[in-house]
Amino acid sequence: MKSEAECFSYDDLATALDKTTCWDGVRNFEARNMMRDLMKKGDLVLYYHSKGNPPGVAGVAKIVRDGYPDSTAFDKKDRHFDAKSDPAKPTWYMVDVKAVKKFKNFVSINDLRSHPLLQNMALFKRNRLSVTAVTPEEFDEVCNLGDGHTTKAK
DNA sequence: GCCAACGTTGGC
DNA sequence: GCCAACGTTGGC
Repeated sequence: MKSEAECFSYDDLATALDKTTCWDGVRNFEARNMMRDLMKKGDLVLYYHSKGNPPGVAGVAKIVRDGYPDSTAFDKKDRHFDAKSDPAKPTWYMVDVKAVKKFKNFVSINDLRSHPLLQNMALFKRNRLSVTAVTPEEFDEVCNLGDGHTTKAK
């Protein structure tokens, strides 16, 4: 899962109440589908800083709540308001994410790209998607780079 | 249903 | 700040 480093970094998540936040504001159907249908409580995710200096994976987080309607879509004052999302039949969904472990070594985009096992990550193919799939092999390898050992993927 | 225009994202 | 990529919108 990606967040702009300036906007909401891994450290922001780790210092948030209960180290948890709702992943609101995603307005892309593919990312929506993943949060609504595919991501389940207990799943681990890599936390990626986009627009960082450098961009890269800062740590591991965990889904602590299955997909549920994104209430910011119904709030006229919210920048993610969407008049087309009907509360009775919501267009947009979000999950709750909790910080698990900050990497000792930040894994930069360059580290990912230059690693033989990680060159095909969906992150690179779908650069602009805010949520992209990671294979168990990729997940383990990124944790290995970040922490020197593997964190068990689901 | 096509496709050009537009807005946004993200790496640099 | 620039620019390429790409999802979305809207006219036809």
